[in-house]
Amino acid sequence: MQVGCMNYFCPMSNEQLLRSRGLRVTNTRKAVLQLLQHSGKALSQADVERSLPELADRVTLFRVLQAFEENGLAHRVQDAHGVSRFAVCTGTCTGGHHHDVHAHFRCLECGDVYCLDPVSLPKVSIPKGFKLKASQLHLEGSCSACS
Amino acid sequence: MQVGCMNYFCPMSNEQLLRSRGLRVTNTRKAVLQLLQHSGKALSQADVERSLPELADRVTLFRVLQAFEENGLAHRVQDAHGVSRFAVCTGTCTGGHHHDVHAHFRCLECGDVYCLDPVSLPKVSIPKGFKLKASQLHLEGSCSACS
DNA sequence: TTGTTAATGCTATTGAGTTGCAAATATAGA
DNA sequence: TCTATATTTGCAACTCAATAGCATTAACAA
Repeated sequence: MQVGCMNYFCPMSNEQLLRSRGLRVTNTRKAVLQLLQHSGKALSQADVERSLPELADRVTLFRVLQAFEENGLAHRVQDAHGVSRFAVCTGTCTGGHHHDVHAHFRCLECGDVYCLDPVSLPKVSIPKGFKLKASQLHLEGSCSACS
Repeated sequence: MQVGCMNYFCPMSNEQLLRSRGLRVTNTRKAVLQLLQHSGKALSQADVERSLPELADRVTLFRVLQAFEENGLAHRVQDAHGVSRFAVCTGTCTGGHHHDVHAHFRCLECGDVYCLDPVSLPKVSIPKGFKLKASQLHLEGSCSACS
């Protein structure tokens, strides 16, 4: 299965993108994918419901977002309250950088979550017997709108 | 108000510790504080309920943990599912290190969360107008028991 | 066009987090 | 030690995110 390209220099239609991940093309998926691509920040399921009312049942949106995550179309990040938010990768998030830490900024005022540029971290010592698989860096504060 | 010392080299009874933060001494608070001190990892409210059944109502435990956080007796960290877990500071977490990032390890198998030694992070560029207040580094993988 | 498989909508459930209020209790002061 | 008061607790109720089961509908490969 071919892995779709999601950055600005390699345009691929959302339909192609969905198919490239083995997902069937439906109105709900196309709409949610487009919304995520243009939102500029990570969206919760409730955000999607608010932005696209009447689009689909709550459970369907839940499963669409879940499918996006499982198939690499979006990544999941928790906001300050532990609620899942979803964001597609953008042009700043390509290639080898995926192996670095994908940093996120959480606004403690409005709760919004923004993807930041990947950063490289110094090695962190972990206890014996522990196996490291991934790292997440969360920066917290206030976004430009709330500052 | 005096700030209580929580490391191994400056013993202070849990009663003194509670009073030093302006909290009244109750059986529930003493028991939960002791549990957190000896658990070696961050505990969720459900963990506390399981470890100390019949101790108190779940709302009371919720408020006890909330009071601990608000009064600096414990810090809150989310597990991989966004559920709050609480941990007291240990001997490795003293003085100036509090200004560094307090790293946590999340086991993706059993869900347990462990406090790691503080680490210093490189500067991360954040968007214009954003104000940074705190940072959290989450390492994910499997703990020694699950590896 | 059609059969198969995947996706959706609906119903219902779980669990964390939370509030309001009355009863119980820790603590300061008499 | 006793008492007054402010804090803490228990109970009931509620919100919301997350999620499972199942029947129906829709996508798409042949």
